[in-house]
Amino acid sequence: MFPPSAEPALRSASSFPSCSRVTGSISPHFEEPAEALVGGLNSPQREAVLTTEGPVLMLAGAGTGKTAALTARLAHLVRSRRAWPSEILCVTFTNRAAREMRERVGQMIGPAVEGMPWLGTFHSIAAKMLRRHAELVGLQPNYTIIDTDDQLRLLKQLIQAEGLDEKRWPARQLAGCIDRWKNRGLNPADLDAGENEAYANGKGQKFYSLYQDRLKTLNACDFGDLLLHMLNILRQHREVLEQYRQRFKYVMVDEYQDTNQVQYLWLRLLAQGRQNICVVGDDDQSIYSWRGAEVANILRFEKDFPGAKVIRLEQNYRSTPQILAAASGLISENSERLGKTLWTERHAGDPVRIIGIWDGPEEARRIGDEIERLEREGATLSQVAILVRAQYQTREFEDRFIQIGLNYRIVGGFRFYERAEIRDALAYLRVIAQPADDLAFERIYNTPKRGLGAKALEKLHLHARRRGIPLASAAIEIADTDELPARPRNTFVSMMRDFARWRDLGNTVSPADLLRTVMDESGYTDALQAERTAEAAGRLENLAELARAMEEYETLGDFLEHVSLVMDNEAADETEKVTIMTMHAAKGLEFDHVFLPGWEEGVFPSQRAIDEGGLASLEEERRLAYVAITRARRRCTILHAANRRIYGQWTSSIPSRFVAELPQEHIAQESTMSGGASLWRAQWSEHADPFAGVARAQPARTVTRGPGWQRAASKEYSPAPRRVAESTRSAASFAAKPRSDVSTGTRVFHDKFGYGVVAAQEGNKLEIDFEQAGRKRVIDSFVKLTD
DNA sequence: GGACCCTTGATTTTT
DNA sequence: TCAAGGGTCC
Repeated sequence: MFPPSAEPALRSASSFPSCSRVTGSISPHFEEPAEALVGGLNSPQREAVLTTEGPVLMLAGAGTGKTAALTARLAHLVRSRRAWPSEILCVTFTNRAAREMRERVGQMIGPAVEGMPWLGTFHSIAAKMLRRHAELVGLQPNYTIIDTDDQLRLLKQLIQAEGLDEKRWPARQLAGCIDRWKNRGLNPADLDAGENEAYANGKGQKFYSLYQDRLKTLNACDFGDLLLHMLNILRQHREVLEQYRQRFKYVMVDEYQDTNQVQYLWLRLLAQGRQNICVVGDDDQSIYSWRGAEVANILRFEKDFPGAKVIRLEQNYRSTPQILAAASGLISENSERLGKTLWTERHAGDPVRIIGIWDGPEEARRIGDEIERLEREGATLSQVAILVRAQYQTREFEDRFIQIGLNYRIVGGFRFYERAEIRDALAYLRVIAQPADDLAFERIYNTPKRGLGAKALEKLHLHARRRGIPLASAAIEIADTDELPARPRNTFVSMMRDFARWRDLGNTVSPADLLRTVMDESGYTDALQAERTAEAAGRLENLAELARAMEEYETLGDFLEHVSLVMDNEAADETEKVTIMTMHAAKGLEFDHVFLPGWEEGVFPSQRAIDEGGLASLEEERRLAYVAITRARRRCTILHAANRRIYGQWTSSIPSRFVAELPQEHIAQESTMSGGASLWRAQWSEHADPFAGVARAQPARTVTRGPGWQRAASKEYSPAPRRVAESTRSAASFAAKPRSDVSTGTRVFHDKFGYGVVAAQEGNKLEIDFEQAGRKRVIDSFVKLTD
């Protein structure tokens, strides 16, 4: 099953001394490399590195150098020749973490790291395994991995086909159920009556199983399937399980507190043979239970692997004692903790500041001022972050920072590979690579416009179903029938001729060139060019970027897998910028200066957490607060506003309970407001909201929800293309011809900065005096003429 | 196929 | 508030 490799046979793990003896009686052969690796580590870290045999639970608090320990351990296993790089399974949750680990291990063991096929995210590793055993679950090795967008479309079709009211039983809900089931390792047959009730009065199981069948005919699987299919295979095919157990001499898992049930079961199967499993995690940083993560996994590790060695990393290298104490005090309010006591050798810094201000806009002004002050004091903007609870909070800062011309970058929201044009391009490639991919076919059969409408598609579907073939094949066949009028028939003929040609072309040219050809010949590029809008220009640029990104892939299959699983594309960017992102996204990062706005009841903790989910939800919010505070190295500033506009309605709010839970001796409170709440309200009704006393059609609610992810998904908030969505003092530069239709004095409109007059033109860059945002340099393709 | 209006519903989102 | 998605009408 495994490709023949040049690896010499190694001594099996059992021939090594047991772990208790390894550290004590290390042979000179092992000692030398080990010393070099653990030189800079403290003693628990060393212990974690050197305890190679048997189960190890590393409880690593925030900023305690767990990545350093983990990478050193990996390097040590390889250097001491306990295992070949290809015999170590090392799992992370994010691509970022995997990449970072690969880089750091590479620095220690050199090019050998290239031979680590099993270092990656749960999903990418599972996908790799599944390619080898696809047939065991009824798939072909070139199966497609569909994203949530495709998933939703597919579910909608099923719901419609079954004649269910999509309003009453939304596809989203079904998708949520299926995800949850898959996260828990449940197949359709495993659902009990209660679960079955979760969708459409007892139709849960039926739809789950319809969905799985459909995926199989499409030769596709969703994210959840990658792990669930592999779990099924490992459970049902002993010989496969044995292969992997033999292969993986050591198993390491990062962020263990974030594992869900199916990941847990998968790991347990693989690791229970040799028991050489080392997991790292921090129960206090478990903030993804809503995605199926179960803290219980880390809490019961010692039961699952009896005799596990528990190592606590408690020395914090990141934050000042004040910050650490504030965070520790807060998290101590939680029950059910494994318990750690973080300490640091750093000497005291500033206390955590708590600032109470009047309203949202003032919060943004205040933080903007503070950041400008930090800048004057010599701080770099890349070391400043604003961490928010929900995406909608970013807006206030974006508005303000544009006004004052402060460079910022919003992390999160829509990602590169989720943009419409990128998805379209990928859909073309998918149809080329895998003609059975109906979802991709449906996406682009009329994009760009070919005059094919719903009726043509309906007929096509009918034909495909009758003959039991994919849509792409049906499109060829249907041309020979009289089911359709001549025009759509001819369109299908020429379209399928194109696809056949592209498929051939794919054998001779690189994937990147194939994409360029396809985009041109399909008319996609022309359609965008014809739009002549700033947005279309951005889309074209994105497509060019996609082609560039494809250059490093040799086969289309490789690239498509990469795209489905590694959906990030962190464009290198040298300009110094303040980072604005959610607390969730900030996990694992650190900054000198951290601002935490919106610490108000209903915002943070979120209203949802207060209303639903009870204590467990609140404790998760508190862990989130803990994560947020511990991102700060030097200074941490928490803000709360007395008034905030929520759903367009002004609401007065009270400070978050978390503020009161911070230990007094480590914080400094200040308030810019005088007078009590009643005074604020009086002022507010007088100035800010003339309708304050007037009853609204909508009931007065204090529900605090925002247009969060929707906004993130909207065009305005999409970082696409990043370099202009951001306010940037220095001009971005990429080569392009200057525009002839603008010149000095032309009045233009810019999506982000509004109206302005061109002050200077230099190549494709324009210097513009904006009415609101002041003078900026922007790329000419992103301004529109005002007419 | 597209323009327009109305309804709805809106944390967090590693893959 | 405000954007997406669905429905209707041309």
